[in-house]
Amino acid sequence: MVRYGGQTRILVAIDCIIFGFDGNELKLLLIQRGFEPEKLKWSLMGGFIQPNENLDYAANTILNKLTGLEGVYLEQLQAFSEPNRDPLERTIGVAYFALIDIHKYEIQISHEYQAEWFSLNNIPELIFDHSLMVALAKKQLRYKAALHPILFELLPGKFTLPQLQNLYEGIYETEIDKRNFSRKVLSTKLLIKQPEKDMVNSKKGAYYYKLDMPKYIENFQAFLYFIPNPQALLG
Amino acid sequence: MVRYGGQTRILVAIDCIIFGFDGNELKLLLIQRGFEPEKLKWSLMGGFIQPNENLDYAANTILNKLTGLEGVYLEQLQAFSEPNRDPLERTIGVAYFALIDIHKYEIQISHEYQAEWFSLNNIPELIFDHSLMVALAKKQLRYKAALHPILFELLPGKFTLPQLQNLYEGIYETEIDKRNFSRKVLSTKLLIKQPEKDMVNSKKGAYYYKLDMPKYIENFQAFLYFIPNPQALLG
DNA sequence: TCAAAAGTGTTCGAATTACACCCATGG
DNA sequence: CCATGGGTGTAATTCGAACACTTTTGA
Repeated sequence: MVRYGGQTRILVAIDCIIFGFDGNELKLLLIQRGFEPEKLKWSLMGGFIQPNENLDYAANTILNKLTGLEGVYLEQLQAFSEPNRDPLERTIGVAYFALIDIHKYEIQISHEYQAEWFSLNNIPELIFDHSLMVALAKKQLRYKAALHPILFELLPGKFTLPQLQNLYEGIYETEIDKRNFSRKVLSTKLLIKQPEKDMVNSKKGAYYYKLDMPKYIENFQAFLYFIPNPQALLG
Repeated sequence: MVRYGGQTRILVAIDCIIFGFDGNELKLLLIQRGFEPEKLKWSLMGGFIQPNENLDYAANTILNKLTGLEGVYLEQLQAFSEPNRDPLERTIGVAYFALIDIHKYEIQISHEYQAEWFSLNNIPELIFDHSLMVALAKKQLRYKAALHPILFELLPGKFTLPQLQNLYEGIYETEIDKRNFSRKVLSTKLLIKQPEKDMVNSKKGAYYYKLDMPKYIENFQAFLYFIPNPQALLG
């Protein structure tokens, strides 16, 4: 096979920043690395790209291996490329961020890996440049979620408006007026009110809503501003 | 040196989508590829990453080699990774998009490469997946420019409001009311009116403006909506 | 009966849009 | 003197922010 002469070939790895929401706060799924270097240190879930995979496919495979989930929201973030980011051998790391319904994970958890959810403001020291990746993913999540309706990916199929608001408030570390919030959210017609209420988190109970899936998919790229003063919150 | 066993090492290339604005329309700088495969076909400017460079550095180097310019606006777009995107050998292509003042280029043009500016709606067939890259870059440029003041990177140090408006109208293929546009732009206080006028493009002449650099840099991440109905224009 | 959270409407100010006329100049 | 493009102001509307009380229920 003819090849490009005189060029260096290097490893390409994928690292997944996996976000989940437990109803109260945003969490990150980390694993204890099972091999050297940095064995047993906390790390993002990752792996090397294989010869016949593209990056998206590889990222999905990696995510599936850890969580058992398929069809997860996954988005390429950025390639990290400092020559010495991996001390063992030059590796380009392509970061992906994923949003999953944390409850689905709890059921299907794989036991191949030592994995654990960490609250976002309590992340342990990570290997290599993974902390940089997490920081960028956080920023990108805020950015994207301020403009597009992606946070539904973090919620179960049925959720209440207070839960949704809680999620937005957590991500932007701000408080939102519930009257304005519910009006804005409902005005998109993206949610379908269910007859049942969630009676667990309050005495009065809060109505469940489901996504109107066709409309949701159609509006995925649309701009939906659910939070007040988005620009002020995106430093 | 200890290494990761059993993994495939692959080539990593950078491809630059270089935008320029000639006062009338948005253009793309392409080169005729000087080596096989696809020799003499039109292509994005690119190159392989070198052992001690990170991607940003490599992209800057590549851009500088073609244009002679430094300090150019450059942003990582995405990694392209279909296994057969380069028929000769597996290569990951990391796309960068650059915004340059086309007039600076005209002076410093390098003659090492057969390079040519193409109007965006008249792009020739490109090698590999470069057309995909261009399409994504166009989309990203629209997206980003709808929210942030990056289009100034395409203009010379002194420019007029009609020129600026022309640029926005070209990128979004829309028409903007000049009264509303100038009010919006000037309300940011980002522009400093110059005493001289551009007498070339009209009889009456249009005042030149310069960027207030400190304010511009400060507001680089800020949200500035210069175009009406941004969401409608970003399909 | 009380505490806790859910649900709902109105008012005000700011921002956005639509729109039309006069000005300066070169030919 | 006229054609061309530059420059400017106002009114109407829409959108977003602020804000308080009633309801339901479990303890």
